[in-house]
Formats: sequence, C-alpha cells, structure tokens
Amino acid sequence: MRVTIRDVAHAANVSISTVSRVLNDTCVVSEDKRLLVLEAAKNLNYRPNPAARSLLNKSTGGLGVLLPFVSGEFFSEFLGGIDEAAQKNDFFLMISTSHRHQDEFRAAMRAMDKRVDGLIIMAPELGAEDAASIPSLDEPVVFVNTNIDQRPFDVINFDNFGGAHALTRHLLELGHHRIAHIKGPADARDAQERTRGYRMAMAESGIEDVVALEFQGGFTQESGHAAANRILQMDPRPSAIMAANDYSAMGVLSALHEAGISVPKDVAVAGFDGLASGQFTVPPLTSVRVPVRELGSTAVMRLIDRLHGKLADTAPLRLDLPVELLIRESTSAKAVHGRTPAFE
Amino acid sequence: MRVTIRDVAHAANVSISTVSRVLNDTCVVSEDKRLLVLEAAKNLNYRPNPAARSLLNKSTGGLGVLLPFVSGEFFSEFLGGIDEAAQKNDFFLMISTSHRHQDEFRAAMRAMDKRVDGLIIMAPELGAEDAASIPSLDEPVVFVNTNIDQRPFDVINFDNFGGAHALTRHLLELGHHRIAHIKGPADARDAQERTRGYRMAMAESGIEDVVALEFQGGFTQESGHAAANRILQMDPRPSAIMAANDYSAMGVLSALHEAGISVPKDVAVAGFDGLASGQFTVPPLTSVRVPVRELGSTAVMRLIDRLHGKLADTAPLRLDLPVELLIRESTSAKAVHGRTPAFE
DNA sequence: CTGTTAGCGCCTTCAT
DNA sequence: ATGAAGGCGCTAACAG
Repeated sequence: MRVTIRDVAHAANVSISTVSRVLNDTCVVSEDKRLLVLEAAKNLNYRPNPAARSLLNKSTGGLGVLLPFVSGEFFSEFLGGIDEAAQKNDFFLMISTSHRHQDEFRAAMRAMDKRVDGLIIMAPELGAEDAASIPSLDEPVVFVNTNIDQRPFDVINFDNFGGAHALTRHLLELGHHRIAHIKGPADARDAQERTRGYRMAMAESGIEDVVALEFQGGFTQESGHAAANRILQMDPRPSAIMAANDYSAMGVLSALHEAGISVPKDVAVAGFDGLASGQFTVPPLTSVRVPVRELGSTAVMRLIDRLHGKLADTAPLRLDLPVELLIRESTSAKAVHGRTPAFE
Repeated sequence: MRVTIRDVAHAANVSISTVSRVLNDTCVVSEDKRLLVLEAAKNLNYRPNPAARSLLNKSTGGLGVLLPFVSGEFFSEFLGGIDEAAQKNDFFLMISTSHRHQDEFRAAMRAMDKRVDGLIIMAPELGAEDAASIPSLDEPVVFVNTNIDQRPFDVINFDNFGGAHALTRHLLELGHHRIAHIKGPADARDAQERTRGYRMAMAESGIEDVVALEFQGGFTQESGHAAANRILQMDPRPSAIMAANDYSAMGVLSALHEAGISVPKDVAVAGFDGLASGQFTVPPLTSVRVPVRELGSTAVMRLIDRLHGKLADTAPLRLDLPVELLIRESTSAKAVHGRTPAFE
C-alpha cells in the first residue's frame, strides 16, 4: 500500500486525473502523455487501490458465496461451477461457511456485507427468522438449494422431490415393498423434499405406515452407518434402503458389509446426489445425479444479470433444475440410464 | 442511498466522531450519548463500510487463497482446513484459481492485491519467472505444496519424496521388481518429488533403467486410465503400478478392471494423497496419506502470526509435513482379509 | 485535451 | 467529553 496515483502523476509530470484517465481508458489523452503515464506506472509497479475505487463506484467486483461447508464432494463441485463462471466474468470470490449454525451464518453475512456486489446463499436449513434478516442487505441475493417461499428472491433448487420419487419408484418396480428410508438433517429443506418424494411414491403404491420405515440420519457416512444398524434389527427386515444422500448410503454399504449382507442380493441400497465416488463403491451406488456444478454457474449468471440491471423488474426466478436417475449395481445388477420421469 | 455514519450522527444528535468512538469503543463517551448512538445505529441498520475503513487502516481483515482448482477432494479438504482456521480468527476468505495457467495465476494475484492482508499460494507448477513477480506484492505470502527454493518466503510442503520412497519400498518388499510409475504433470514440483522418491527406492534396490517403467500422467483419472493401457502392452508386464496420485490410480483400477486383470493378484496398484474415496474403490486403494487439512490450517496460522508482526525478523519457515503409508487391499490382500499375500 | 476541485465513508488528530 | 477538520486513494465533475 505504498505507491499511489499521486506518485505516478509526479513521475510522469502530469496531473493525477490524467493518470486516472489513461489507466481507465476513460477519455482521450494525447499519445505522448499516455505513454509517459504507462511507463511511470510500470516502473513504480503501481496498482490502484480497490478500496478507494469502490468507495466511489459503490461496486467491488466481487461475489460472495455463503454455504454450509467448503469440503465434501457436493460443495466442492458447487464451488467449481461458481468459480468457473465468476472467473469468466471477472468477478472475484469471497467464500464463507455457516456449518449450519445460525450464529456463523449471521457472522458470515455481516462479513460479506459491502465487500461484494451480490451474494449466493446455500442454506437448506434456513429458518424463517433468518430469512427475515436478509432484506437488510443492500446486495442482490440468489438462493440455491434453499427453500425461501415467501420472499422475493431468485431461488434455484434441484428437483429433490421428483428425484426421490423416481428413485423410490425404481425400487418399487424392482419388486421391493419394504423400503427403509434414511432421512437427512431434520431442518434441511432439501432433505425434507427427498423424504416427501419417498412418501409420495410409497403412498402411490398403496404402502401405508411408512413412518415405521423412516430413520433419522444426518447426511454423513457415520449417520448412515448407524441407521443401517438399526434397520438391520427390524423384523421383517427391509429389502431395500433409500438414503437421503450418497454419503449416508456409503455408510450403509459399510455397515452391510460388516454384517456380511450382500448388496443388492440381500438388500438393495440407493443414495442421492450422484457423487463421482459413487462409481467406486462396492458395489457401485445407484443414486440420483443432481447438477451441482450447473447449479453454481447458473446462480452466478443470474446474479450477474441482476447486477447489470438486466433483470430490474423481472419477477423473481424460481427454478428447479432437473435431476437424473443413475442406476448402478447397488440396486440392480443390470445398469440402466434414464432421465427423471416427468412428475410435475 | 446506503446509511452512513453521518446519518447515525444526525439521528442521535451527536457528531460523526462520537459515533465512530462509540462504535469502535475507542475512548470514553458519556453513557447517555453512547446509548443514543447505539440506538440510532440499530434503528437505521447501520453497517460501517469496510472499504472506507480499510482506506485508513490499510488492513482488510481478509486472507487470499490462490490454488490450482477448487474442486476435487484434495483442494476441497485443503480449503476446509483454511476455512476453519480463518473463521476462528475472524478473517474472511478470498479464493481464486489458476487452473495451472500462468495468465490466470497472474490475474488472480492482481485481483487479490490489496483486497486481503496476506496470501496463501498453492502453485506446484510455479516457475522461476512467476516466483520473481511475487515480491512485487505488499502482502506477506505463505506458499504451500510449492517449491520456492531461492526466495525468502514461508513454505510448507508435504514430504512427497519420503512418502513416495516409503510407498515404493512397500511394493519392493512385497516382492515386486517391475514397478511401473505413472508420473504427475511434468511441471508440478510435488509430482517431481514423488517421482524422485520412486527412483531413489528403485535405485537402492539395485534396479536400473527405471525410465522405461515411467509413464507420463496428469493427476487425473483419465490420464491414469490411458497410462495403464500403455503399461499393459509392455512385455514383460509390470507386476505393480505406482501412480503419482489417487485419481490416477483410480483410473488405473478402472482400466485394469476393463482388461479383466485382477488387483492385487495380477497387478498391485498404489496411489498417493490418501483421499477418503480411496476406501471405497474396488479394491480399496493403498496410498500415502498427506495431511491436506492440516496444511491449510497451518498455513493460515503462520500467515496470521506474520500479520501480527510476531515473526518480524524470524527466518522464513521451511516445513515438510510428515505423511503416512496407508496399506490397503490394492497392494496386499493381507491388509483387510488377514490372508497371506499371494506373492510369498 | 488537461489540470483543479470536490467528495466517497470513515478514523484521528486537533481544538474546545 | 465532544465537535470540527484533515486526509486515506481514487474518480468525476468542472473549468480552462
């Protein structure tokens, strides 16, 4: 933070406004002075101070991303999509995590405030109270994988309900009736939607009392492992397990392996998310591919459109990205490939 | 218009400086005015503008992270470690990627400049020319997983050489002699170190002409797959393959699977990085666990110490974090099943 | 075309 | 204890 525009002006024997004009190419400057300025700036290794600039501009050139975690395949892919789109549009990225905690969520919001031009928020567990505090920000916000029904924000989600419905139907069509379901975190709306899809498909098949088949999980491998062990104690034992996400399903696989139970012969297993590592499990995991990367890039593009004022009085976006059934060996020795049946 | 300190001062019937003093708790203010200010600030939802503040402070409260990619298990875990440590110390995070391209690397450096108080840079492919341009920054820098021999920066690496050496010895001790090696990107120093460890162990075993056993890879699954197919055409065929990282090794596993070759019975396979998903491959992958998460948090702590001036005239850090051999079934059936290895 | 001037929002001496 | 005034580095009027 040492060499300023003033130093450059002095070195080039011009005024500071001329320097500014040359560097921003904001109006015509005589060629000789232009070169002089460029030369001086280069020699002095001058780099404008973005803080000073954004004090005038009211714009930072940055996008904020607030999500539960940065690690894990799901968030990692999401960030990849965000990063690519942001870089392509010359925005820098500020990233914060909530760890699904309200206080960290608020702290992150505070930290991003005015340091970025817009926010992308993923908070599946976001309660109504937090949602209410969001309009206090000046920046436009795009929510992803979050259910904010009542507010005028752009919202981009996956078709969690449709995917879970299709996945459950897949199991039903294989002849399974007793399909246990391992739920995600109770407060996460995406998890709730998946459970809803499960229940709907079961109900459509005339299967009552699914509640007895539902087990609490937490989107983690450990929770899936624990739930599987509880499921194994049921009598009669379910012939299939549909976990709310792939990590849980991987926990299930390891629990079944430990118990000497063969998949899919004895018990079929399915996950959700379509993580790349699901190809490498034993056996490869049936799942629902959600377009995580695309979710990120779509959110960035939408946000940038808003920032450019292109969407000034457009109605808030409400988009559910389509998901895709990935049938692998964990449910059926025969692997097929297909899109989500239209359930809208 | 956004609400400024002036609005608060007006609403509370005090001067701007009083507001500043109350909000920053910078000197004693009479209790009644204090409450007045706090009240007004709350009512107006006043949030100080960080740009204006950092113009004076010359500090932003942020850390920059520059790395090749954000997605993938390796970078994802690294970011997790960074995020945790940064959050604990109330620093926000700016993240940019180079995709291993020089121009993107420089663009990212420019974007971070002055927007953060310090930088963590992971650039295994960093050439001497780029290294030369780095001192032009005013912020302190900690390099991770990067070899910058000649410059006075803090550098934290893994013991790539030692890990590769130990891993190769493990294969040699299992009785393998013809051990093929799939290298990482030619310009990546961490990959080079791993290759060096491989060569050293081979040489110590009296095995000459290893160059014929080395194949170019690129740290990706696809490159590992392609290299494996080339290896399979060798005559005599190597009995073991040591890949420069886990992703390559997973590509090898799939190529061998396609070719109907059994692992580890026909060919043993080993990776490097110790990714979590290596537990789920068929068979589970022998690897070298590198403490990625710890690398991130250590770098943050070191950087913050520098920022606090605690390390004013300390010599630059040069630290190699220890790695750990993870022996799984892809090299030795004994690891999981408790059977005698077939080679003996 | 170019230089001078007035802020952007805030903190920090200075006075009072 | 409080208010007024002077920048931080930069851009955007406004004159010349």
